[in-house]
Amino acid sequence: MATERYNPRASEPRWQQAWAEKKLFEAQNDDPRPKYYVLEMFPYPSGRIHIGHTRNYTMGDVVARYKRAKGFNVLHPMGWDAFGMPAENAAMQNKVHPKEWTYQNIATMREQLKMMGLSLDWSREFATCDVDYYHRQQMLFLDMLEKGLVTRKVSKVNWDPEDMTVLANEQVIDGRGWRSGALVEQRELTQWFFKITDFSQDLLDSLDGMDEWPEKVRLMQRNWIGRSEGLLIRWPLVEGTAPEGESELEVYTTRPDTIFGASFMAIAADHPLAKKAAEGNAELAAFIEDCRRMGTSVAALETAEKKGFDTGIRVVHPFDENWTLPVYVANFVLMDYGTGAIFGCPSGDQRDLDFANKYGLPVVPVVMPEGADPKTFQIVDEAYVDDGVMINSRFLDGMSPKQAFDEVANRLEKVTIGNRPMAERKVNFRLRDWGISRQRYWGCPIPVIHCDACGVVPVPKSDLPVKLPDDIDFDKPGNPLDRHPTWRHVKCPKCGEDARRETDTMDTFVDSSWYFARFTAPHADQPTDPKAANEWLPVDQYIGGIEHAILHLLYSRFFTRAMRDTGHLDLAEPFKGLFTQGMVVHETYRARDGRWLAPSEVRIEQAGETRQAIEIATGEPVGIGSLEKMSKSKKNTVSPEDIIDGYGADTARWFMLSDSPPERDVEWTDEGAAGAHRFVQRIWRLVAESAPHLGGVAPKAATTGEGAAISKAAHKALKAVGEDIEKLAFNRAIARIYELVNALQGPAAGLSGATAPETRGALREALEILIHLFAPFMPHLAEEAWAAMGGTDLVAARPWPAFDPDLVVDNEIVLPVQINGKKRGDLTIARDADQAAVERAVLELDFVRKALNGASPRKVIVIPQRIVNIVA
RNA sequence: GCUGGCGUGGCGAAACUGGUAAACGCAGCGGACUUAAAAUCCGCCGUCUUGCGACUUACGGGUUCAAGUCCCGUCGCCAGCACCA
Repeated sequence: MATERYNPRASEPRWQQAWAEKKLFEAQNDDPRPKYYVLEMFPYPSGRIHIGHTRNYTMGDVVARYKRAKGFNVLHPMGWDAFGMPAENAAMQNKVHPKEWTYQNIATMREQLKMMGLSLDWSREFATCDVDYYHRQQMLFLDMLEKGLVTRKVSKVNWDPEDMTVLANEQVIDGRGWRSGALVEQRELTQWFFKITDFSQDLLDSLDGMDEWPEKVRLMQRNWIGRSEGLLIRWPLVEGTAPEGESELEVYTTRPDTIFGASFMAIAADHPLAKKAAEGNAELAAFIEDCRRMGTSVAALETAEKKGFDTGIRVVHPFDENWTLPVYVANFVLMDYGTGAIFGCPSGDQRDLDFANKYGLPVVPVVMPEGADPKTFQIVDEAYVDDGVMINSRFLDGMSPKQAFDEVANRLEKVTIGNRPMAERKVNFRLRDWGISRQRYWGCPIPVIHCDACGVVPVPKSDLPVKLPDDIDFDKPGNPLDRHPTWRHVKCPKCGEDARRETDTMDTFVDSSWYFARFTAPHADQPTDPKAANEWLPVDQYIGGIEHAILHLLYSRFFTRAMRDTGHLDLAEPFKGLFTQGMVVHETYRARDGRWLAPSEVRIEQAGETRQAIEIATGEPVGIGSLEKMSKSKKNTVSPEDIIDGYGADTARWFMLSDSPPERDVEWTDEGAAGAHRFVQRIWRLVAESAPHLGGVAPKAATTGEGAAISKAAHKALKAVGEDIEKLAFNRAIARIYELVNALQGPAAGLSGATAPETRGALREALEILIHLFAPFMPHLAEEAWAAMGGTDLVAARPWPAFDPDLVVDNEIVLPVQINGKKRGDLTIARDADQAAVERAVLELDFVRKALNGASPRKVIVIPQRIVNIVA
């Protein structure tokens, strides 16, 4: 009688319920076992779970289930990154309250996640828009404010005049707001900032020790922090050319060695000196206005011509009081890097050279390649930026640029201008402070009050939380909090007079910068329970997309330090291990008329090796396009529910982790999913058909006879799969499991009443091992198989089996034998045979004697247990 | 432009510190079972060659007894940053 097919639709919910009833995945804070905290980046509740989410969470789940089986107290929580723009957009478009929209989505997505059979601790779930959560975030803000980690300053922002809000740089497309399409303006607003730059050096240094992070991510963070070592030089202004009250120009440079090649100074359009100079100079003012208009769009930056305007101001060269240089306002100088002013050395910098050639400024080569002739070495239209020898530089001539750097620094440090040294060594960073003010409703309110008499007054902690009002309207653009009839009007906590609430809310990146800490004590009154936080943190394995390589991960690293300095926990680095997983991609289909078609609207026909896509509705052929990240616009999506409906969660989990390495993109194909499902059924048959023959048989490894091969295969797989999961090499672990099933299938099919008891014991043990091996990947099938084998407990609660070291090594091994580096045959020999014995045996081999033809080999190289190479 | 990474069968890939290249899966081909199909099972499956065998890890060199792996050069693809002084 044929075995009945495994039915995931009936089985999966049953086991999910069994796990939930036993509360198997709820972690306790006080537990003597070693802890393991595995976390996947929590989702934004956009509406539905995406197949990409499920791959991410499945990876974490495999680790969580494996570590639990290895005896760890595992924390594997889930929550929702729930504040943000899409909820407000939905509110504007569909007249639904952001709160309602968000919580509805969360409910839907929670159910979807539960269908995946993830071993999550749902008792710790929260959403960042829960009052309970943002209340604690406001407490953190106040603590950071008190500690001096928060400042308020004027800064330039992209302002969308139609939506009346600030836009992030990514939201400005070709100079226009991404939503409204309105021309974006540069505005100066007073905004709240976290002083992440206080930790620039520490955030950089600490990366060195983070060896469980991908090198790529560490590098990206290093570049983002952008440390450079240079010299701050104060150039005296020539009297009479400078505006009132200005006597010097501060310039930051990493190349003080090229100071004798300087031929002009350039300052940013919004440099204070430029503003002053423009006061009596309408033409200059117009030029500055021009610069300001530009610079919103990336495209404009790329193509923008380097332009400058001579201010008429002149500076004196620090080493020669008779040498003066012009000061230009230039459109390529950035106000917020260094001092917003540079000295231009045309021979050593391509951009300076272009500028000098355009405005007819001198070009003096100061560094030449080693061995070149200083009399003839010239720079025309290509700057020389490499290492070399100093020339035309007076006392620096003949030095290396490095020596010259130090010489210039040493000399200028000793000269004073005003009452300060003319130059100071200075370390500079690209990293800017983190602006967190958003003129939006759906975010965490910044808990401060503005009072005309007292200024900025923090909301007393006893008055927290500052709750978002529910009665808001989105009929008009701008921030609804601003328009609310009562919300912003409060009394000053200090003087009791009328005052105004801050109506800006926090950047949603703030919400996700500490949620991992909140999970360790999600119901604590304070932001954390320091004891719990210190016990659970750091997160041992954090898994998420590479798109967060910089901002989210850097902000979280900053926040952890800030929380340490305000007494909420006691560590600097939140994530010990980081893994960035690839995306799930799918082919795209496009009809002749240009319409994108969903996979479900297309039928694939295979004729030999050619594939053709046909639109089901019309029967017309369809173009098969490239692999792309699944997106609504290209319609190349598959929904997790459809997969679960058709094949079950285990099949989806298995398929997403097979074949492709986890850090790489995986292509979702119907064939692949069907193949994964075939394997689910194959395992089920193997177990279900063997079980009747193995009732009452004790599992026991065999060392001799038929059973020995079975036991060896099982124990080798057991060792390898464990190692692969530890390395997150899920695709390799899966290949091992396939191999084990292939190895067991023959012996299992041969089971009958006559099978030797040792063989049966070995097979029973091997099947039990197999079930434990695939359990982290296909947990429901594992329970079903375990029950079929007579198990009465849950695999999810069982320990990982231990392999027998004697069974994972072979006593006899097959050594490949090469002659002159080409494989000519093998030698089967005892594993522990010594070098001499191997050499003797090899020379006895027929094909070796034939090849040597009586001569003795020049050399025999024996690599123990690996290979033999005979050099004839 | 700068910085980093990657190029292995029809496809996804494996190969530990240099030691049998292509494990495992998908697709394909052939066969068994079946009235038939599905499902399942067995076999083949880098290229050339009837065979022995030769060749093969983007391309060209080099180091080595031995190179997918190390070094030099070339080409291609991907990612991050992008006027950073």
